[in-house]
Amino acid sequence: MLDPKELRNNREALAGQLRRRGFELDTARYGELEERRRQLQMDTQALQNERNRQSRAIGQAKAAGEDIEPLLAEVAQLGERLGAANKALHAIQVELHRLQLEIPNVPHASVPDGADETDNIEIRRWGDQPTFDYAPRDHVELGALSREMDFEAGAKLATARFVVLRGRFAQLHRALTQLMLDLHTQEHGYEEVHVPYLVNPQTMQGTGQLPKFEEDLFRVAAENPLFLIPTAEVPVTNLVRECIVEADVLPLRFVCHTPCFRSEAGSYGKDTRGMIRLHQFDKVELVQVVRSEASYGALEELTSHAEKVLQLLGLPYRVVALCAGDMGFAAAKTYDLEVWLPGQQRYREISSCSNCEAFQARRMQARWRNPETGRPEPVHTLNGSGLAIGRCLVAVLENYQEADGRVRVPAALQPYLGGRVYLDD
RNA sequence: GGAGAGGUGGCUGAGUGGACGAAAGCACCCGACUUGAAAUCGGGCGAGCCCACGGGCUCCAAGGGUUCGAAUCCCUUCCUCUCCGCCA
Repeated sequence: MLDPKELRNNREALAGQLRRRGFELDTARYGELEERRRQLQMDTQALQNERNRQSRAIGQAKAAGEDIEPLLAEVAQLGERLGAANKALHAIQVELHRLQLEIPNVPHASVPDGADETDNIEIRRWGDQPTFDYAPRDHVELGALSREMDFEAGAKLATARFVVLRGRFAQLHRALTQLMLDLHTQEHGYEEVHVPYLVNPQTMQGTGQLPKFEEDLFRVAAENPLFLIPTAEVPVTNLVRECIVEADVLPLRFVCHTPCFRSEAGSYGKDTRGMIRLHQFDKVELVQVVRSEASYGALEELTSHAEKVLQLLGLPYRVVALCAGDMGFAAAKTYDLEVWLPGQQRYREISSCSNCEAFQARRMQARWRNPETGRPEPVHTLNGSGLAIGRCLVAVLENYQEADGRVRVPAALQPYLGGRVYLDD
């Protein structure tokens, strides 16, 4: 949610910034609604004030033992007018709020122009792409050699876009998770949290998945609906929902391993092969809650924390600044980390690190008390994958494969796999 | 799943129809006392919104209802706690 004050006083400027990401704000309609709301609110409050005064007078008269009847007659028709005014005000407030909830965040000034991923800007590269004297296999082929990556079993148990990992592959998956959690908790100062994988609609609204993107989510249970989380960002960021935190607890840094569930509506035919795009995947997520002036420093820091995982694993990657048109709904600025996949001969997203500024905080009413003013101010929230486990497993397999189909274990991972040098040792 | 008790400000907790946005205590902030601190004393101290800057409105889990008037009465939902049952 954007700042309602800005939306009131600075609408055209906001509309211009939102156009950068391809969102057209209907400023005329918004202005009209806002003006109607303002007028209705003033009218309603005047009526309420009148009602309160008369009710107080009745109370006093009664206490003094006076006759109340004439006062009651006076106030009689007020109730009806007030009821109608309240109803109209409430209706327009709901409409305005719904409108506000569907406006995406404004891109930061440093975000490059552009409409889609082709306009993203590469910021830096790390690592050397491995060379092979044969056509490198992709992870599906590598998995097929051992039958330990089983898409048919996934489809049998659930549907397409699910996988079953067994044996060494399941262990590799666990080792990657463990490595990341250890790194972020021991080296980067994050507190590990364990959270619900099902959340209520309010939580989904807090981070921006609802009301606009329900079709991307899996919904569970008919009455009192719950949704499977598409990312740990949702429950973890919402930890500060409806909180006013003291300045000295900031910054909050959380790391959280969860499965993520995505309906992948609208991605038919995309990445149908392999583990790149599944309905369920695991991820280690980083979340920071900071004071506003610290958030862009925190974005660089958080991104470097995610990069560190790839560096430890020796996986070549590049950092990309998303253009305005390619960013997610809640983000003001996003860096994607893209890992090199020899099987595809291209870089693929493995992490997305975003500063949401106060956008989510306003939806969540997450504030901190600024000691300088004594007033509550919205916090800034950031999140980033540190990293997506499934895609990381794919990257390890493809980058560390050898001609005979065996896969070496990156040095940093060996302690987590019993010291094995090859995955199948 | 059955029975009962509850949800009030950052926390504890009083309030069961009329001046209550809400006693008291804790915490916190300012001041006095003190070399400093503690203790003590005095004062302050929720959030959001509207405004003719005088004020006004809303919020006591959420949503409805009764009433001139609701934290207080009624209904629904959610949540917490205790006991029983069940279960990992």
